[in-house]
Amino acid sequence: MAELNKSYDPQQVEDRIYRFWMDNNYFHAVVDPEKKPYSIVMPPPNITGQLHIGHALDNTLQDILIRFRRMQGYSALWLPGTDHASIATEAKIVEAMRKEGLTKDDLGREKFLERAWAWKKEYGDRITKQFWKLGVSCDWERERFTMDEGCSNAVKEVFVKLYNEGLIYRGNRMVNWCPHCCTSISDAEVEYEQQNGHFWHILYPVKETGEMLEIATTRPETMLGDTAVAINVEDERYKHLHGCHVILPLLNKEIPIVCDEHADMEKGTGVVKITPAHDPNDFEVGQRHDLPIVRCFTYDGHMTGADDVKAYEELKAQGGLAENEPEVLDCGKYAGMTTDEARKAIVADLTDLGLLKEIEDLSHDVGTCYRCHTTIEPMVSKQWFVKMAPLAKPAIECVRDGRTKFIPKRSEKIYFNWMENIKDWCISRQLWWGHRIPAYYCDECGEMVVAKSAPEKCPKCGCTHMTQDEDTLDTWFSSALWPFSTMGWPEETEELKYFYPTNTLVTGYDIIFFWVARMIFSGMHNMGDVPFRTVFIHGLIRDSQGRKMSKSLGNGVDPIEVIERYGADALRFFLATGNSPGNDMRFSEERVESCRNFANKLYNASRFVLMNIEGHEVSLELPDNLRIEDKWILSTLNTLCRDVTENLDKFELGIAVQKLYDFIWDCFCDWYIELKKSALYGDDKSAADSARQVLVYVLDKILKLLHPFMPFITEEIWQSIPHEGETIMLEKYPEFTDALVFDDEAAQMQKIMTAITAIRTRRNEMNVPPSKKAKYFIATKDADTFAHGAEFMKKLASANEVEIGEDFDIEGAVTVVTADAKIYIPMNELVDKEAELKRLNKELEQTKKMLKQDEGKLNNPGFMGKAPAAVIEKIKNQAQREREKIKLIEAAIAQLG
RNA sequence: GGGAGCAUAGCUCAGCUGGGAGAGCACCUGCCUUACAAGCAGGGGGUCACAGGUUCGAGCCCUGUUGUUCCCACCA
Repeated sequence: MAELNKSYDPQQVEDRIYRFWMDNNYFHAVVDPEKKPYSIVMPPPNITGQLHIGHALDNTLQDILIRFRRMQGYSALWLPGTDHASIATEAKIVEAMRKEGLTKDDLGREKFLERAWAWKKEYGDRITKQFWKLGVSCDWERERFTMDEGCSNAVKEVFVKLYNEGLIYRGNRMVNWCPHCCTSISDAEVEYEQQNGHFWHILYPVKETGEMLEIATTRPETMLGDTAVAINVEDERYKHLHGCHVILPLLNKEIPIVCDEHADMEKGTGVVKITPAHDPNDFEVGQRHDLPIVRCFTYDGHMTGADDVKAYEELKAQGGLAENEPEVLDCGKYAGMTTDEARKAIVADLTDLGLLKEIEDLSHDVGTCYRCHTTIEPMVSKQWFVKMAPLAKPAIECVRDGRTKFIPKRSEKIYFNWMENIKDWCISRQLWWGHRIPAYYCDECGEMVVAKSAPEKCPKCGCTHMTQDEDTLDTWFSSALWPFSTMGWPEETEELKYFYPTNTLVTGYDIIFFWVARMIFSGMHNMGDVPFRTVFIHGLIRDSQGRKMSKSLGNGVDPIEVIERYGADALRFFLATGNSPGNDMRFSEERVESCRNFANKLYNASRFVLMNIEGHEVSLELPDNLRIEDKWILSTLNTLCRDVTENLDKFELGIAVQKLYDFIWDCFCDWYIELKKSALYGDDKSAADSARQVLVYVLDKILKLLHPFMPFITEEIWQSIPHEGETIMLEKYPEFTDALVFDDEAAQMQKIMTAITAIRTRRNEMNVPPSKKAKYFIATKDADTFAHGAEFMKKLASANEVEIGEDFDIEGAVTVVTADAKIYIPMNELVDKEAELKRLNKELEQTKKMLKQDEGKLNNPGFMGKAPAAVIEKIKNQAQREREKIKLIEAAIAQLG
């Protein structure tokens, strides 16, 4: 610890301390049957990113928990790693390639993957290094990557298992298609945004009657794919049209009018166009009525044309059409246009034909891709799905019955809401960066084999050319396995037996569906047990104005910069404080600064202790000759140990932090250190020795209690004070002990402190500077207590002499009254008798008012009959002290007047 | 359309199972007291959104109202 600096400089400390921990391998957790396990798997950050403030929060919370448990003696495993983030990473790489004028097809799959791995090496390492700055104590020896060999093996194992169980299937279904990323995405990956759009009211002529049916749509370009219009069977307006047809404008194609419940009589005109290939509802309607599925969009967001039809015909000729395979339309003059261009052209053409009745403005929710925010195009396409209903059931039960608990409990509702309404999960992606689907197709006969490794020959025709499925898996498929794939599953490893289920998962409410839910059903299905006992949910960090941090607003806060300016401890302390589970918080530089100031306060208090023990042998044990103030601080500290542990057990980190802050700043620094100065500087050698021992004892405990929150500064200071172990992070977390309960002395000390505060307040009110000393006369029945108090009053309340007696009669004194003492401060020149009387009377009134309230309760049979005994006792004591105080004030008034 | 959160000091927020409203910052007053001016000692400031209810007792529990934020949902 630097002896000279008056203020703490985290820059000189943090990296050095982190290296010390790493060099000594303190973060490594082992399977130790002698210890109880405690485990957390880190939510793996994407390799695309940098550390952002949300990571800082998430990982600070985890580090606090893991350091706490480690110090409590658990074998505490915090398993770190990174996520390949298939779609996000691929998008970044494609973007980088675009700047070089390259496309994926230019490169080919193999070369592309080489680039991706290089990216992983560079950016994965970068984010890991950034984590170090935060002081996270994870077991880096066990660091994993979602695409490393072990995790990939687990992915294949699960895929094959689910397939064999009939829980994974392949087929043509409606999926969310991102025309920019050119891949399907899952429902969870669609984000809805409010957009201004239009309702186009189009007229479809009825073939049989010649009348016009008015149909409203927000997406006129899909009309080329219409294969029916629907009406409700109950709808009186259209009963005469049952069994009729309309002529689809522009294409002049005859399509049927069908009756379907999907057509809502209350909405619009009650007639709906049906486009099975490009609308999820229409797909359902199409299934019910066996309608053709006609695709008119390409997978990259254009209108289909002759080439697309040709490709379809070829596939058809090869017999490659699967169930629900959409037909492809040649859009003629619209072919090759983007869907936006086609919309404009179609609207223009309909207007020319007089078939556009009306354009209505509306604002509606439009699905967009959560990665690139391109408007999602619903498309029928051949994909792989996980059948969710059988998996969801046990996943719901295990949370219902409490095997996994959410903190705060209300976040379970988010989970249930999603899990209970879950639909099948589309897991295939038309991307290259990711786990390639372990399905192989025979080049000859098309036979499909799902297996962990490529079969040597086709089991059906014996052909040796088997081609693996081109698609990769949703990135969340592999992260769903994270709690056990990282511990070696499917092997039955020691780690799995010991550390699974993990104890706590720490994450934000925004990824409950993406990840938490999927880990739970994966854990239940593959391990037969929950992946974690507790899910500790935190909120988002917003900017100082309460806005979500985003790249487009440029209002993100870089935690590395904050660390450079204020230190990691200050940032961590800020993140842990003033924040309750599941609630969002705002970033506030002022508050980080106040946390920095707290670190500085601790540093200076420690510097004071160090300066005073220099050249002295200080035992780590408590001395025999404890004085009242020692017993008070020890007793208060003892309670603190109990409270902080309880709060941490209950995940009340913010409350724990507040208590530590208050104790360290108020009790230890502002009172105890000040109280001990006279002993330290006095002539009594044994008193000074004793003071040094207690100071070191209390400081040592403070550092340990605070260590999970502020690991760097506590280690730095702890290494400087007398100690035995190697590192504070492996010291025992302080515990409550009966040996340090000193209720009587604590109460006595409280009386003295109350008196000192009262005196200070009076002096301040009268503008008496601290340098002006005076003799105090203390009239009290508790002479014993105030005999101890005398020296403190000299030190802390500007007394030069103190006399204690039963009562005094002093002319022209300022009178300060507490429940236990009447204190006279003779300051003739300052005393205004009238003002004194007025003030005393005011205080008398207030005290009487409080007493009246208390007596009201004590005389209330309802209260006396129903309130708990402890509360009654407390009110009784309070009333008694108020009576004492009233007596003293009345006596003082009598003496004055 | 369904659901959830939030509303407490000028600002940002704590307040655990109901038992005399707290912190940080800001503000006012006085202090360079030999650990710390990133500090010390004091002070002012709140109908705990509104209206009912339960209770001996409500910031906390229940009902409703208003404002606000968010999540989910196929709204043509």
